[in-house]
Amino acid sequence: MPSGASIALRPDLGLAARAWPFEEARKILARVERKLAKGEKVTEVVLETGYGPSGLPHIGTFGEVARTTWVMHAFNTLSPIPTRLIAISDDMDGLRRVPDNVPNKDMMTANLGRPLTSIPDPFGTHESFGHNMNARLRAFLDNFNFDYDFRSATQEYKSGVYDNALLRVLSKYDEVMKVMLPTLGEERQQTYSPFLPVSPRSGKVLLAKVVAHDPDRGTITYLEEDGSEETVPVTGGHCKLQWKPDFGMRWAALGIDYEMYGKEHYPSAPLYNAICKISGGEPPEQFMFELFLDDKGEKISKSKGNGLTIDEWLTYAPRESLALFMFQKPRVAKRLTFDVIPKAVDDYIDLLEKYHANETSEADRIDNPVWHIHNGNPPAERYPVSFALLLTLATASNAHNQNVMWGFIKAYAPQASPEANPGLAKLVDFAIRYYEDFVRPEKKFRPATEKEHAAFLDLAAKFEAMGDARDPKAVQDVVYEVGKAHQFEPLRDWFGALYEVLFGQTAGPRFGSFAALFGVKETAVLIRRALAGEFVAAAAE
RNA sequence: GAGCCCGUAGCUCAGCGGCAGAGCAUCUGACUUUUAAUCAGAGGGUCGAUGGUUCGAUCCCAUCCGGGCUCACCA
Repeated sequence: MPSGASIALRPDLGLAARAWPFEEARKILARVERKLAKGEKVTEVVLETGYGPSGLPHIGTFGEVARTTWVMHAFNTLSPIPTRLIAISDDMDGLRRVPDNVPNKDMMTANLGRPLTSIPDPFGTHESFGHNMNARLRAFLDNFNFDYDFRSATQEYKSGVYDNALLRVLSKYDEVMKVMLPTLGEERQQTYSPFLPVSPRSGKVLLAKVVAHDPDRGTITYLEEDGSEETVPVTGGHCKLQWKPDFGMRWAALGIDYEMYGKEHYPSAPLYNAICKISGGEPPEQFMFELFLDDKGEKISKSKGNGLTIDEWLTYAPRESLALFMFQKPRVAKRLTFDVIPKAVDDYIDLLEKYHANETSEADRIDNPVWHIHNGNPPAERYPVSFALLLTLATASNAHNQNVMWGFIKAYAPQASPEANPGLAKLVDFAIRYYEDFVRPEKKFRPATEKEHAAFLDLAAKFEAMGDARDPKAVQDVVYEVGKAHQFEPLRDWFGALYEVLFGQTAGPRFGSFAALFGVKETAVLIRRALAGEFVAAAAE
């Protein structure tokens, strides 16, 4: 998904488009027009997306950035106002739990509670744990060519970008508390403060009881872990805000116009909005998307480790298919499991075909998901066969290599070749991998009976004597003769035995065609390996 | 408890104001030196229920029933 491609300004199309990114973009446009009507200057539109960097980027991270990017590009068709996507990392959060997948756990444990950017990097490669996680996040986003403006929360707090908004929160402390307290349990109400001081003594982000706040001096006074009082400024990175106030304050401080979030944030949105207003901002346009479910219908989360990882998806299908899956119905909770992959790939192929069809109008093109997925510039390549067909071919012929697959493909699309259809070539690899990992393990190979064994040996010998025969009919004749010679009656039992013993399935491709494509010599090898019991043994593992 | 999503053919889902659709599955036929692929065709749905808006509702609105998720401690 190359980004940065310039999006053509086409308000005529964008205003009428029905695809959801356009609906969102029109919300932003209305916001801009509202501001202009009030006499405000609008020099750019800022979209935001945020991450908790205590874990590795995951499939949801991809979805969030991709979706926000699509809205941004849709807006680019509507308005010449420049846009920017801020990707902010909450790297000032205190470390609450030592992640499972890091080394130096003792060191990490000793640093619990400190900001992620104040903890040494357990991998030893970066300035801090937070820096390392940020680097991984950026590498991940760069790998997809997203166009974004990276921000570190630590940097934002320390550099003073938030100072005005923070002082504002301090000066309206009671108002903030009035918003927050009703949402808290009784116990938490006793100790709650929107400000979390970073202890000058321990370096930890403290959930401390605040005993006094001084708007004039810009400080709060709180109880340290040992019960003594300590006073710190709220500015300059000496305090961070609790997450809900943080969300709202950040909107105000950075002038965010648009943000998406998962369903779990939805109930808190009114709070974010209230804090944003208190902090002197106007809450951004927002969009809630549904969460992904695993095969049991449960929410996918990093900690549970259920559902698909992004690497898993990209092992079996191209990224376009993943992008399409993210594009479709963001407000519906969808199952994210392996079996949705083939359909996503074929939907993509169909949509790409429709996009390029002569009868497709410009209006339809801009509504087509592939327009969004490819940032307004879908590739010209077409796919003469579907992924489902490739999977069928791989299954039917027990294919483990590209040559056999291409032999079949050319039977359907004579013009196709790995050189002319690089996308299809990748799809062939994906299909083989999918077959190897999901279909093949389900196959049930059986050993040959004595009668079959003799016939198979005969067939293998005949094949070996055929040299480089390529004529499907001639090869099929040999297969037929051998079956007759060994008195299989009806003859279909003979073919059935071939499929069951060689392919581990009860049906398959026309055997002569397969052997001709696969090579008679190679087929002979296949037969001998089957007779040696290799396939039965492999299946038993 | 509050909020959100879903309920359409056996299964998975698309459609979201104008004669009910796709893929898979099933069945029939063609082709075949096979049971695959391919091709042709068929069956199968009071579009969860009830009211309302409309010339017209699967689609919009309301209520209800059923299923699921999220939040309620922390981010």
